[in-house]
Amino acid sequence: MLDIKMIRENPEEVEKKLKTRDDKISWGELLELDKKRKENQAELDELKSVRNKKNKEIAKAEDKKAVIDSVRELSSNIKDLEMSQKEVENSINEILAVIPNIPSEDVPISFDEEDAKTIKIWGDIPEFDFEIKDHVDIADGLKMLDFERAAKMSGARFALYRGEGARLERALLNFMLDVQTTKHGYTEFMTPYLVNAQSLFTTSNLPKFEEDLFKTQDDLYLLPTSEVSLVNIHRDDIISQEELPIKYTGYTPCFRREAGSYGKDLRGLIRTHQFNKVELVQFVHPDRSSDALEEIVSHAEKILELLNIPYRRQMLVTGDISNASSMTIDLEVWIPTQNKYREVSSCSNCTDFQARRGNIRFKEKDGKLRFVHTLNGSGLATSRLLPAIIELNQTEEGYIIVPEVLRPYMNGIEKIAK
RNA sequence: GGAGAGAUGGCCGAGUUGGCUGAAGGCGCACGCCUGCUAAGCGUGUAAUCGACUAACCUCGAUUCGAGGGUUCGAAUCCCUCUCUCUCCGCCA
Repeated sequence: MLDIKMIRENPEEVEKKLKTRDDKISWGELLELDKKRKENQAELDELKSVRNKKNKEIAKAEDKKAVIDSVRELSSNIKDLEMSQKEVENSINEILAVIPNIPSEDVPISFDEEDAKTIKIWGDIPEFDFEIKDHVDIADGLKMLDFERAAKMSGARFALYRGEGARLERALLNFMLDVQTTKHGYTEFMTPYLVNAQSLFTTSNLPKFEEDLFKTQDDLYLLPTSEVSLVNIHRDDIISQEELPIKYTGYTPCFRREAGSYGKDLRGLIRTHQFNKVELVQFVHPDRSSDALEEIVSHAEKILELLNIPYRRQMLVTGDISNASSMTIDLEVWIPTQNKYREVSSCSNCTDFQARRGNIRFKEKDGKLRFVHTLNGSGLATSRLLPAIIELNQTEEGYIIVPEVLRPYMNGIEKIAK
C-alpha cells in the first residue's frame, strides 16, 4: 500500500510513475475523498471535544437532566457524521488497496517483457552430441514422474513423483535449505499452508488477485507461495533495530489456480497447480533494501552455481513486475530442449509496500517508528529446477548424472538409470 | 465437538457497583547523578495514530484497553456477535 500522504503531496508524479507499470492506473476520487475525510475528521473532533467537556460537567452537575438533554442531540449528530466518515474511509481503503507499488528509478520502462535487461550470464551452454530428450520423456523413461496418474487423481497440471524422482526432488529441497541456513544465515521455518485473507492482504495477493488462489470452504486459502506466511510472521510487530536484518527461509508447496494461463501450455512440471519451492524473505532497514535485493539474488544464484546450471540474471521491466514490487530480478535457467532460458527465481524489493499493509514496523535509533522494507526471492522453485537438472545431465542412454552436491542427499548414487 | 476461564501500553500486571484511568505498580529502555571498573543505588523521562499551531521544540484537540456492533449524555468497565489463548472432557495423526 502506498502512503496516502505521499500521493496527496505529489499526485502527478506518483501517477506518472505508476503509469509506467500499468497504463490504466487511476485513483478516481481518491484525493477528493481524502479531502472529505479530513474535513469530516476536523468537524468530528470539534463536536466530540464539546461533548467530552459537557460530559465532564454532567458528572458534577446538580441538575444532570438539563445538561443531558442538551448533549443528546449532539451525540446523535456525531453518530451520523461517524457513519458517513466510515463510508468515506472504506472507499479510500478500497482504492488504496489495489494501487501497486511505485517502480524504482532503475527499472527499465516498458510494457514488453522482452525488454527485460540482461545483467549477467553465468555458465556455458552445453552442447550434446546426441539427440536430446525433454524432461518429461526422460523422467517417464526412468519412471520418475507420472503425469497421467496425477491427472487421474487430481486433474490436469499436477505431478506425481516416483522413486528416484521423488528422492531427487526431496534431495534438492534439503540441499537448498541447507545452503540457505548454513551458508547465508537464514532461519528455517515450516509454516501453515492455509492462511487467512488478512495475511494475503499483507503480501498484496488480495484483494486484487483472488482468482489466482485456491480457497477453502472455511475461508482459508492455500499458499500461492511461502512468502505469504514468512512475511506475515511479523505482521503487527514492532521489531527492534538491532534485530534487522531478519532473514527467513522455508520450504512449502505452492498452490496456484493458473486461471487463464491455459493455452500457453508447457509440458510437464513447468506450470502446475502445485509445486515445491524454498523461499527467502528478508526484513531490512529502509536504507539497506537495495543491497539486500542484490544479496538475496546472489543467494539464489549460489544454488544454481553449486548445481552447475547455466543461468542469466534479468531485470524485469516496469510493466512486468509484481504488484508489491518496486524492482524485480529474475533468474532464468537454460532448458536445452526449449533452447532458451526459463524463469526459476523471482526476487523482489517490496520496499515499505507490504510492511504498510501488514503494519510491520521497527524502532529507529531516535525512537521513531518506521515501516521496514521487505524482500522476497525464490531460492528456488523445483518445478523449473528439476527439468533443467534432468535435461542438462542426461546421457545418450537416457540416464541422469546426479549433480555432485546432491549425491550426499541421494545415498551417494552417481546416476539415475533404469 | 462439549464445558469453563481469559484477551489492557515494548513486556508483566492493577482496574469490571459505567464519569476523577491513556490507564496504578513493576520490568525493560533512554538520559542524568553517583562510582577507580563492573554491579548495585538515586533522579527524570518513556504508547501509537490522526489533526491544529510552530522554523522546530512545546502545547492543544480527537481516537485507540483482541475485532466488530449495541445500550447510554458518557463504556476498559454493561449487552450481542466474531477471532484468538488457556484449562477440563471427547476424538485423533
